[in-house]
Amino acid sequence: MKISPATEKYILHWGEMGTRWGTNRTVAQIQALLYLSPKPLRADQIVDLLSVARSNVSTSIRELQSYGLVRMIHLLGDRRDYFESIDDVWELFRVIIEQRKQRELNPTLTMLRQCVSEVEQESQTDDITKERIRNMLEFIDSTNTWYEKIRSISTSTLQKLMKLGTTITKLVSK
Amino acid sequence: MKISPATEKYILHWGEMGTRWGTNRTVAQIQALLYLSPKPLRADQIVDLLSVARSNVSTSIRELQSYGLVRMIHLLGDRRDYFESIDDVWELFRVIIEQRKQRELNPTLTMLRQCVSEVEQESQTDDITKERIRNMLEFIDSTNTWYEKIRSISTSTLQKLMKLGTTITKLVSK
DNA sequence: CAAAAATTTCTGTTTAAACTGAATAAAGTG
DNA sequence: CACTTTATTCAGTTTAAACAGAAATTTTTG
Repeated sequence: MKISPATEKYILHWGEMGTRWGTNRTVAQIQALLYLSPKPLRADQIVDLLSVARSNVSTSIRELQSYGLVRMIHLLGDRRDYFESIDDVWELFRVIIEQRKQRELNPTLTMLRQCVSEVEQESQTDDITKERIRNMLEFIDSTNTWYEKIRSISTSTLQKLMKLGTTITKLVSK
Repeated sequence: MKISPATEKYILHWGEMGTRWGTNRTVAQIQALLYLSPKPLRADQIVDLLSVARSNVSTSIRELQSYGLVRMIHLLGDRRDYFESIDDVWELFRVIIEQRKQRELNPTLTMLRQCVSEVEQESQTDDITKERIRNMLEFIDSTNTWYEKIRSISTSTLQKLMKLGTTITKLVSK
C-alpha cells in the first residue's frame, strides 16, 4: 500500500490546516487518510503510511472517534480494529459544526449570561460596557440557534441553501 | 482605572477561547478589553490592566490591526497611540469570517484544485478516492461562495436571516 | 540637537502540547 | 495456559509558540 503524490499533497495540507482549527497535525492527517481511503484501515497501516508512532495513532484515533468523525469497524475472521471516516462531506460539516458549538459557543454563552447578570450590580461599570456585553450575548445566542438549525437541515436542502446565496436575501431584506 | 469582576471574567474567558480559534491568549484578551472599554486605551494602560509585557502588547496589537479588528487613533495634544476595537458585533463577525476565508478556505481551495487535476493522471489511484477529492472541492467551493455572500449582506438583513432559522428551508426544500 | 518619552525589535526563557519508544495490558490462538 | 498479536498507557523528549526583559529605534519636545 502506498500514497500517491496527489493524495499525499491532500493529506499534508489537511494536517497543516488541522492545527488552525483546534486539533493537531497527526489527527488531521489521519482523518484525511481515512477520508480518502476506499477501504477502512488498521492502525498499523496508518503507522506505515504516515510514519508516526503507534501510540500517536492510538490517541489520535480516539480523538477522532470522540468527535464522531471516525468509526471503528470489524471484518469477519479478523480481530484487528479497522477505521473509516465519515465520507459524506455534508455530514462531516454537520458533525464539525456540532463540535464547535459544544466546545466554543456553549461555554461562551454560559459565561456571557453570568456576566450580563453580574454586571448589572456593578455601579462602577460604564453603561457602554454593559451594553456591549449584552450585544455580544445576543449575537452568540443568534449564532447558537443558527447552529442548531443547520444541524437539523437535510443535506439536499443545505446544498441548495448554500448555493442560493444572495437570492435568499431578497426575501428578508427591507 | 480598574477592571470589574464581571469584565475580568469576560476577558479571561475570551483569552481561553482565543486559543481555540487560532490566536493566543494575550491577543484575545486585548481584543476583549478594547471591545469592553468605553474609551480607547493606550498600550501602557493595557500593560497595567492585563499584567503583560509591553513588548507583548505591541506585537499583539499589530496582529489585531492586521486582522482589521482594532484601529489606532490619536487625540489632539496627545502624541501617544490609542487603540479601539470594532464595537459592532455583526461587523466583528464579518471581519472574522473574511479572515477565516483568507487563511483557511482560499489555500485549501487552491490545493484541492491542484489535487483534482493531478489525481486524474494517476492510474494507480482508486476511483473512490478521486471522487472524494472532487466532493471535497465542491463542498469547499460552496462554503467559499457562501462566505462571500455573507460579507456583502447588510447587518440588518444578516440579523433577520440568522433569526429566521428553519422557516427559510420551507422555501427551498423538496 | 540633546534629552526624554514612546514604541518596536530582538534574544533568551518559559510553557504547553505533540510525539516517540518502552512498558503494560488486553485479547486471541494453538 | 503459555505464547503471540494487538492496543493502550505512561514517562520522558522534542518542538513550537508565547512571553518577558533588555536593547535598539523612532518620535517628540524644549
